Amino acid sequence: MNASDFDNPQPLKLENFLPYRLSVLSNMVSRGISDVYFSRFGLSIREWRIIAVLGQFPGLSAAELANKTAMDKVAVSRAVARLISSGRLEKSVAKNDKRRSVLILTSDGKRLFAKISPLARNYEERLLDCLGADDQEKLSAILDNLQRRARALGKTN
Amino acid sequence: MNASDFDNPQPLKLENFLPYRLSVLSNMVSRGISDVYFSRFGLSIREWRIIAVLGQFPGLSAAELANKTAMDKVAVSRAVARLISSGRLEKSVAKNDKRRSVLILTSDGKRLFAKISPLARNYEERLLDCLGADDQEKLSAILDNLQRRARALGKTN
DNA sequence: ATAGATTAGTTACAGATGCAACTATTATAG
DNA sequence: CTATAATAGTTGCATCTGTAACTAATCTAT
Repeated sequence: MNASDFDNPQPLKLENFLPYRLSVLSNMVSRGISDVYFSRFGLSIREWRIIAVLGQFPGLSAAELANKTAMDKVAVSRAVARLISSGRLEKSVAKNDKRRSVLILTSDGKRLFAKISPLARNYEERLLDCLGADDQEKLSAILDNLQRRARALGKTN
Repeated sequence: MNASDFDNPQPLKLENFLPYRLSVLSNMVSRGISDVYFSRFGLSIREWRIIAVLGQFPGLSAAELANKTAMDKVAVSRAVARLISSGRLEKSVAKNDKRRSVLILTSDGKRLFAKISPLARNYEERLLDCLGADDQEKLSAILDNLQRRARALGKTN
């Protein structure tokens, strides 16, 4: 590693290009965690996200889920439909606003959440094992900055 | 930000979960860079990757491209087919091994590479603007570590 | 009260993706 | 040599994904 990793050498080198590196790492991690833990429960990553959020915040609507999971409403709608048909989730309609759905995990869904959470965390832990505590903190801060920045760039351009 | 970002509080919090954060950031960046620069040339991200690598290493085979771009051979095959039909790329067969393809950019493809490279780099630069030089270096090192680690985890489990 | 705009969520369709099966060529072992 | 295995690349198929169009309910303003 040296200071020129993100420098501007003449022909663009893919292996030093941040968007590429992020994509490769993210795909490796997603695939790893999906293969190791989720595939055995028949859950897609998106279904898992919804379970994770509803485990924390029962009763959210689809739109609220879309916000918290960074998924669009169509993706949420489809993942919710699957979770319902597999018996992990129940949907009712808000009394005060009949458009809004109220989503809660079934006891089966809660069980699943309780079972997967530690597995997921374990994977994350093993992944982060390659970094010292200081680097973990640094990474977290950097990711926050990058995400904020990426959002800002997306809006204006 | 504080030191417990990747800690182990009881219910898993999606917004602190590294695989999730990587995925969200990577998607935002990919979308940003694709919307801003690539969509206007009718290039997918995968086609762009192939152009970027062939710009650096003319004459690679599909399998070699797959390695360098972290794509699987099917994805390479399809992206190459599109690039050929859009006149950006030419394929011939290796004389010594008739299975192996030899891929080179057409002059049109080279022009495209020359045009997009600075745009892509500019996006990256603006993204990284939110970090100091020291943090950029740190990030690069951390990404290397994580990627190596993710690869190792993927293999054993 | 009612027309028009907004919001929540679903559906339809086109294109992308991943996996497995396939063809063609080359390498290896007996 | 020849049979088998291995490698390069493509194709088929089932599924996923993104965009836009749609339905239903609610809000806003007159």
